[in-house]
Amino acid sequence: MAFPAVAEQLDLLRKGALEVISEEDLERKLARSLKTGAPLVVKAGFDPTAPDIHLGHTVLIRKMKHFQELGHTVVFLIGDFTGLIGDPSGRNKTRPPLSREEIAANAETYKAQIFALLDPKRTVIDFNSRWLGALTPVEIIQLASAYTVARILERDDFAKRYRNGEPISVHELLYPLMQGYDSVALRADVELGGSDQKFNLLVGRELQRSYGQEPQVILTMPLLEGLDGVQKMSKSLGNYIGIHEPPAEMFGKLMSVSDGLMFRYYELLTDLPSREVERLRVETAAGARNPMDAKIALAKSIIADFHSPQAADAAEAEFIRVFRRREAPDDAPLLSLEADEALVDFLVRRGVLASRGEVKRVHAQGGIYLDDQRPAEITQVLKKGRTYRLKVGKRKFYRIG
RNA sequence: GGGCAGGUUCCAGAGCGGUCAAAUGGGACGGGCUGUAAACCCGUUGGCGCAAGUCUUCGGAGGUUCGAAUCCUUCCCUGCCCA
Repeated sequence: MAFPAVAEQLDLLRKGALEVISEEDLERKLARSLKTGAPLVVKAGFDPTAPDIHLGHTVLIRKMKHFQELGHTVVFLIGDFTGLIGDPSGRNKTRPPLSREEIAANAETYKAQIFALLDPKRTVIDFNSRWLGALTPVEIIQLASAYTVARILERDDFAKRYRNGEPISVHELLYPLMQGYDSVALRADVELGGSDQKFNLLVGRELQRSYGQEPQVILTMPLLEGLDGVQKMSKSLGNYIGIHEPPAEMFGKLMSVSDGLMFRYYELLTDLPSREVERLRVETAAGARNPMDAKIALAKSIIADFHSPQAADAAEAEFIRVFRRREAPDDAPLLSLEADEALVDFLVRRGVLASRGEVKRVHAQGGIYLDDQRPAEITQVLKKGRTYRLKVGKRKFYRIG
């Protein structure tokens, strides 16, 4: 496999990255691999719990993809052993061990999701229980002797908790060491992680040195902001886009993102070279380009990654029809009507709105449209056998009939 | 084991015997503006009821009182300090 020139590789690899420690080391490693023809071993660790990947997770996976496209070997490491500890940053308690079957099942789920971006044939999937589970007590003590308490306590969240007198269990101290040992076991050249992983990644570097290996380069990626543009994307905050969401849904969510966030997404969620992203930003700011067009292109690019280019086109067409021309989408869910029923009762019974009180409220504020009209009374009776178009708020469309 | 501070509506956080379905902020929802932008502005934010009203809610269970989120008893939970 022929590798592109070092400068070219660096350019792509740096895109969106928060920090590369150190750039010189990376350059040296790339140059050597170019010379010897040996790909770099690039590692990224993932939680073993059942994955439901959203765009936030894909930032890291995309960076793996970049390495992979340049011909390097990426290792998708499932932390089934470290998962027993739980990353201290989450203040997790020790988790019950997952069974073999659960781990295997989760791995399969991961595959189904990450191969949207990564090449299945060239992705190594590994489990750290393979070597961590095999460590003898003596070896664990040796590992533990390679690092000091003071250094472990440098880690930001440990420092904070220690200062505040919050509990830190001894096993939590082992987490960074275990993760670091993964790099030793894999002889990793590069480890990727979110910015919150910086400390752990650095420990890997140190440990490799203690074990007589060349230290890995660490590359951290920022945490992706969610749709609100402020907090990190997460399922629990509800500001996320899952990679298996229907194309139309993704399109709608992406279009509602602020312009500033759009460029951020361009940087972290597309393969467009940084220089091109910058150009887009400049042209948009100068008024030479309509921000909405750039946003449409972004949405299509992301949908094409996780669905298909055809799905992206369809989502765009649908979007334009529904929102620009204000027509109802043709895939609006159908709510069947079994008998004549008052509008209020129908909405509550079908769960469109939570309670009669809510129906009254939304109606009073003009948020209910029946056949494009705001009905005068919510007690209006829907006739069985007829069909209606229903819209609640700006986005919820239904067909009744 | 001892001392202290707390547990309030989606979240944070006021209230500390009636005027409390409970301030304020955030979030969410609806409307306006628009590029379905963002920002901004307006409104709504326990259930039932057209409404007057009524029912359920302030960690759990009892109790005092005409009346409790507010007082008492007890139980459960959380955090801090000391050992």
